[in-house]
Parts: sequence; structure tokens; C-alpha cells
Amino acid sequence: MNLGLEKYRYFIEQLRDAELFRDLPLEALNEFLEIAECTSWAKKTCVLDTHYSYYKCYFIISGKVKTYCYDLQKDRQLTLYLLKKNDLFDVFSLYGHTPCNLYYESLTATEMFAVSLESMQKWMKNYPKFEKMLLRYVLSKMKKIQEAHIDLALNDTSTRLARLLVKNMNRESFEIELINELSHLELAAMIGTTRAVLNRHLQEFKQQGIIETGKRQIRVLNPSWLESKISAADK
Amino acid sequence: MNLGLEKYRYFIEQLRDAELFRDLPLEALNEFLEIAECTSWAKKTCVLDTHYSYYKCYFIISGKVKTYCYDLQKDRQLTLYLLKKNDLFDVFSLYGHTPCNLYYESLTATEMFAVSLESMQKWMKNYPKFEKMLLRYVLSKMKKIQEAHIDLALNDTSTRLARLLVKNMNRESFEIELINELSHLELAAMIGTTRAVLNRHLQEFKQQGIIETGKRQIRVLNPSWLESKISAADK
DNA sequence: CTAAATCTGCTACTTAGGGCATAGTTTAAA
DNA sequence: TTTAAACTATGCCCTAAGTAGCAGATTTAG
Repeated sequence: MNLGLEKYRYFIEQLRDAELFRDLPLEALNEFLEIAECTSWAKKTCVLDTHYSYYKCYFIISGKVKTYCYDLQKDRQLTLYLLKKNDLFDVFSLYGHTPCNLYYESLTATEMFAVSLESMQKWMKNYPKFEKMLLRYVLSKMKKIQEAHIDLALNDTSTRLARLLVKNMNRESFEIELINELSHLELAAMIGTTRAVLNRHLQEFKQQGIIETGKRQIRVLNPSWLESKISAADK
Repeated sequence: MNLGLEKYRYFIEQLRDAELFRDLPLEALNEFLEIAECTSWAKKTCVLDTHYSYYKCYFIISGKVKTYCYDLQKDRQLTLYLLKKNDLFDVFSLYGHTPCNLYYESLTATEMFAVSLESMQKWMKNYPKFEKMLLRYVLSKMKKIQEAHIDLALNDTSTRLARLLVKNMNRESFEIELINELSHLELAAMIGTTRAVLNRHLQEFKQQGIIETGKRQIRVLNPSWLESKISAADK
């Protein structure tokens, strides 16, 4: 990738900011930028891992990308991960795993570095420290999916919704962040249910004065109620 | 660990057999055996990751260990992984993750190498190749939990049971392996349901002549029925 | 700026799954 | 070998969750 000085500085800053690239020498970052292309996905750009991402891997600079799977018969989606700045995908294909029939879709306009799998693998060979960080990164994602799995298996929908809200709630403003601007369909996919059921619980919360909604925004009025509901379930 | 020659040969063989230790020089294996203790757990030995395993990690030589979580209120378990020969646990604690409230329990008598976390971390520093294999290992486990999560979110109980059976069915004898000898309670925990519901579906399968049961054994009579049920759901 | 597409809120209906109880059976322990 | 504990097989009932459909609001695209 050819870069002006300003852009170059910006990109280096982005990489320095990411845990994955921390502790790498400047030389490594330079080499990474050489093999990377900076690409932008418009909102709702969709990609099946069996095609596109099988040949490239992506490092997100800004925006949101969901990793999800889709059940054709039931017309239902399940969101496995919500990727944002400093996330890398897909690690599986980097290690030659056969694709899992997962899709990727940008939920907002998204900027990222794209690197061909081959170049990335070569680059990683020179910087084993990166692989160390990658293992840590993978573990953090694995923990998330484990927690989601346990939550789904043992808790009912309203508890999972409460957890989703609390996890994404700003501690000061009680505004819901990150998952704001998402439709109910998207929220439902995140807790493994359908839009109708999710909405039913949202209405219940509203009637009890726990939340307030409007224009794709959710504001929490009674955060401690939500938290006690969660901790009651966790006991 | 002090060893006689015969035992030493046996242990080296065990390690050579495991993918995790493949490609390591003999020297590395020797050093590993030095820091490892060979321990045995009787059937039903149980360990909470916040105590015991927080200080040690284990590599299984023989036997079965389940990784599970437990909901006190509902008195329900969910099995996340069924570990066997060549499995390592717990990788999370190796990397300083806070424990996830998971339990480990041997389902049969189990032999394993036990290494203190500290020694293991030191050892790994000398053999970065091991960490590479560890990343691959972690990815394979992550794939499993992802699949389980998707299965749970999108498929009904009888489909999940069918998948459990097919996954553990010997292609030649149609006997169920690995999960045989497990009680219905254990089987239920593996597909995220209760014993009663699991049993209900087992009886249905029996009545339709798809399986046959007796003495903690399940034999599949009509494997293609099960397989078509699964592939119908996967479409 | 308007038309089309999507999203939201709500209703009524159906059902799989889980709670609970009980009786019979097998396994393990004394 | 006997006894206790654990497991299996079933019933009934109830509820959470999913399905379907629709009208009105909101967003997006042409």
C-alpha cells in the first residue's frame, strides 16, 4: 500500500493502539502496512466466509461487523460476535480451518485493513510475538462465546435481554451504546430469539418503567433492577 | 518426576502421540516430564477452576473429564466440553484469565500429567512451537463451542439429540462410543436440556425403531434416519 | 419528495420444553 | 447379600417462547 506521510502516521497510530500489535517493532508495523490494503465497506456489506474472507483477513479500524449464521428454513439469524475497532477476522481461515458457514456483515460503514491470507501467514512467521497476542485474543473471544452459550442454555429470554442491556450500558449516562441503532431483529439475533419475543420483553420492561425507548434508542431508567435480575440468575 | 526407563518410554510415547507436543525436540519432552507429575483421578473427582486448577494445568493421558457449569437454583448442569486423551486444561488459567466458574469432573478414572502454571509458563517460553500448536488446539475447541451454540439456538431438542448420537456413533458398528456409559443426566447436560426431556425423545426414537437401548448402552438401528434429520435442519 | 421497503408494536394462536411426582430398575456400597 | 442411592421410564400440567398476521410509523432509495 502506498501512503502519504499523514495517512501513514494515522495508520501506525491505529496499530499501536491495538493490543494485537502491541510490543511489535516499528519495522513489523511497516511491513504489515505494506501487505495491507485499506478498504471500506458500506453499511450492510455482506460476505460469506466460504468465499471472500477465505482469501483475506481483515483488521477493523472503525465501524461494526457482525459474525452470524443463518437458518434458511426458519429465516432466523444468530449473531455470534459483534466485531469493532481492533478486531481481526477470520482467525480460523488464517489457520486453514474449513469454513463454518458463517457470514460477516457490516452494521455501519466500516474501515479496515485487508490482507491476503498468504501474506499474513508469511508476515506472522517473522513476528512470533504477534501469534502470542493472537492466542490471547482468541481466548478472549472464546470466553465470550462460552458465556453466551451458558446464558442461552440456562437463562430465559428476559434475563438474557437484561444482560444484553447491562453489558452495553454506559455506567454514567445509562444510555445503551454499541448496540444502539440496531433494529429489534438484530438485537433478537444477539440473544438467540425472535423479534416478536424480544419486543414482547422490551414492552414489559417499558411498562415496568425500567427502560424507555424511542427512535432506535434505549435508555435505562432503573439500572439496578436489571442488575439484580441478572445477579439473581447468576447465583 | 523420577521415572524408571519403562515408564519413561511410555510417557514419551504418549506425548509424541499428541498433536500439541508434535514437532517438539526430545529435549522439550524431557523437560516437560521433569516438571510434570503423573496423577490419577478416580471417577467423579470434581474440581472448581477457581481453586485447584487455578494453580495447575493438566494434560490427559487416559480417561474422560467434562468441563461444565452448574446452575444452583435450577440444579442444572451444562457440559461445555468432553475432554479425553491428549486434551489440555485449563488453557484460560495458563494465560491469566479470571476463572469462568467452570467445574471439571472426571467421568471415568483418569490419568494425567499435572504441571504447576508457573512451571508450564516457563517451559512454554523455551518452546514457542508449543504455543503455535496451542493456538491451533484452542481454535479447534472454539469451533466446537461455536457449533454447539448455534445448534442450541436454532435447533430443537430432538434434533440436537440426533446430532449427539450421530457424532458419537461408530460408522461400522453403529454403537455409540465415548458417551456410552453416561447417564441420561449427563447426556442431557451435553445438549442443554433436562433429563426428563431427553428421555422423552429417546423413547420416541425407540418407538420409531431408530435406536435400541439397554444397560447404559444405545445402539443405532436406523442411522440414515438420524442423518437425514440432521441434514434437514442444517439446510 | 414520493414511493417502497423496512421496522415497530400489538394481537391471537400453537407448541415444545420444563416442573413435578411417582414407580420401577439398576448400580454401588456396606 | 442386603440396603441405600442413583438412574430410568412415565405420567400430567403449565408456561415461555415461537408463529402468523397486520396496521401504523419510520427510514431509505430512486
